Amino acid sequence: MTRPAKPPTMADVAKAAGVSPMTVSRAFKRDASVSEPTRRTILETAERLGYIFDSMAAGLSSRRTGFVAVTIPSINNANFADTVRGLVENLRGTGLQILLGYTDYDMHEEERLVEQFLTRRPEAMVLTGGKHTPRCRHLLEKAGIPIIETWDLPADPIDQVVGFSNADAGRMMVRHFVERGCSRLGFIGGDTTRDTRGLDRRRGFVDGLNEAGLDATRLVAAGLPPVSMREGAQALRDLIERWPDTEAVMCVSDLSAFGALTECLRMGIAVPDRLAVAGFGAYEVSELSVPSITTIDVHAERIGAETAACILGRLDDAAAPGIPEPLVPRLLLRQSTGGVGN
Amino acid sequence: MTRPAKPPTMADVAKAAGVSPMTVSRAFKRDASVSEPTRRTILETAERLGYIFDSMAAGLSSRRTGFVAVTIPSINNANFADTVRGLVENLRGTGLQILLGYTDYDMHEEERLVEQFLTRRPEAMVLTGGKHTPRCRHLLEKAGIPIIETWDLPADPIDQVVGFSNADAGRMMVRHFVERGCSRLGFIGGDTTRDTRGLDRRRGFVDGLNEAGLDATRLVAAGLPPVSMREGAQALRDLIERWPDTEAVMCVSDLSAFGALTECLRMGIAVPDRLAVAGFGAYEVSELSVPSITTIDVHAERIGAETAACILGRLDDAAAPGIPEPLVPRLLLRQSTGGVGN
DNA sequence: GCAAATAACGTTAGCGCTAACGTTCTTGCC
DNA sequence: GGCAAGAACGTTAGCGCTAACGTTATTTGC
Repeated sequence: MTRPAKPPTMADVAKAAGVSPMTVSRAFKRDASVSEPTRRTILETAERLGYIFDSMAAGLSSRRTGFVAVTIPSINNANFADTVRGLVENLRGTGLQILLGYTDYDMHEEERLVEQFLTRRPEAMVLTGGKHTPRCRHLLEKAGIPIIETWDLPADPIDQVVGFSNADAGRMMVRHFVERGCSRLGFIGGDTTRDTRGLDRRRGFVDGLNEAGLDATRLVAAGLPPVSMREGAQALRDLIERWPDTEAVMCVSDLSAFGALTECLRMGIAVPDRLAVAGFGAYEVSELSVPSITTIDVHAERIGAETAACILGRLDDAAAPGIPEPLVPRLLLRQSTGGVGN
Repeated sequence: MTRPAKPPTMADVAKAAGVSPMTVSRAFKRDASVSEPTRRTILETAERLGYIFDSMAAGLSSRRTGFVAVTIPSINNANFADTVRGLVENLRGTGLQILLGYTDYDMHEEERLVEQFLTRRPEAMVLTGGKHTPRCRHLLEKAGIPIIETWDLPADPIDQVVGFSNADAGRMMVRHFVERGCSRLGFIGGDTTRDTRGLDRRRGFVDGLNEAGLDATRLVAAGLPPVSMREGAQALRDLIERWPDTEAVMCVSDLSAFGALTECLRMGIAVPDRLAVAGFGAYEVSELSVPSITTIDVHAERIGAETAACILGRLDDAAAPGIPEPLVPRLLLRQSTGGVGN
């Protein structure tokens, strides 16, 4: 498999095609001024020699690497995956390529990742969340490239933001429960300091309870993020054991909500009649589940699409960063909290 | 945000620290021979100046980019995500970094992606599946780097393989259904030519039926891959409408199996008594679902881990590729086909 | 006590590509 | 016919780093 003969370079192609290396370089670009016959000859020669363009050398010379670095908390999360998909789909054809890494919901791991990514000289950087270590923030601020924070509305953004208010999402769910006539409300997940967005949702939930003058102590820790279905089930047992008269519970994500829901089925707890269950994130499982699960749609894929638009706008002309409108989370009313239909 | 002053280079650090650039270069490596005090001085100077190492230039010079290119069919699939996680986790600390791209289950998109990746001069390449376009195969063969095909057992591998037999998985499920006393079996998914692994599972399923002398025509198309829960539900309706007396059905993945199962609940079809339902992939939803879903565990994360081991072995010494043992899919017996317990 | 080994640096020459200018030749226009 | 404008190339000089040698001082073995 390993070929001892070293692979051909642009100079080899140039020689074989009878032109200068610069002409070969131009032939591989879009708009460069090369006559059509010459371009064809060059591309054919390149293919014949098995020449493969070297983006690394090109990047070093032109100072344009074509990389967009992206950090997400977990690779195994359909929500973030949707955002990445929206990003990639809208970057296709621009020559920009994603450099993806995950932080495991750890700010220090994020810092490590950001530092590693910066050595690749990306042209833009996309982060999930608006909380970072001081050093990480410092690195990003002086990187001299567009920085886009997503999935959050940081009070003091580094550069641009494409996100929504996680706290509002929590508050929104309290309102929904109260309108439904529930007053003893619980929350599952978001206990550690790792998942700051989950914490924000819980904070919004607690704020909503306090504003409504309700008990705001029924909070159950559900394990390290990402909270799994299994941990959601366990947390529901804990919740019911401690506060058996709880009427409604919001879970930090649809996955834990589904776990909690199935535990209700196993324990013989009627949903939503005895206990209403809601999630977050509009995962597909919440729609198909029986009963279907009330959740909050945060337009994950649109976050990616708008982020792509931001990046392209910034790279074309170094214009002032237009600040996109915050996205508004939308409540999807389903059976698990008394919604009708599917 | 954009800083006009151009960022410091290794030469700047060298000057500020009173050493030669080469010494700075060595100070940033592990085992290079630099005295401890000098190294400390250099690293401190670098930090003070805000110097960021340039991996691109380093790669150009040393011909080691530190990239491992990986293609997966879909980013939004917990199975492949597990494999990637296993890979990343076992590559951590080696200085190797993943270059991830997805093919959308399309061989031509894979070819495009592979070609794009090769311009980044990766040190190894990991592919999902063993079917490629001729040109793609040609590119890979002469790339001169370790190529690892996963999630499959191709008859004519390009280089190394870390995978399992999808056909065996299908056959295994037929055997399980037959042992349970079912003889009218259906299969949902895997209709198009895109998902070749899904097709292999269906082929194994059909072969198993033929070997057992059973009807092998109850095959339902379920839409383009990746087959969603929703499509699984729709496919189950189609199946029941066409062959109402079907006793058991295998779905191409747990997601479609869950969709099918929930449709059974909605239609009042008793599972497993009137219809047994099984999936593939050991997604978490299959374990938590009520009833829980029989599935096949293919050790997705281990595929990633063993792939990482392969790569590291090949990069350390260019030894002959040791061929790893094929992984053996494992049947997880659950309630949806008559298994007891959870 | 002296050749040989070792540690800790410095020097030189690229890696493969492109930015920024040159150069040549054609074309159009009054 | 003369000249400006453009098309289609070629030349030169790096981009920021490291491999592969030098060089110098210090240590080691017998």
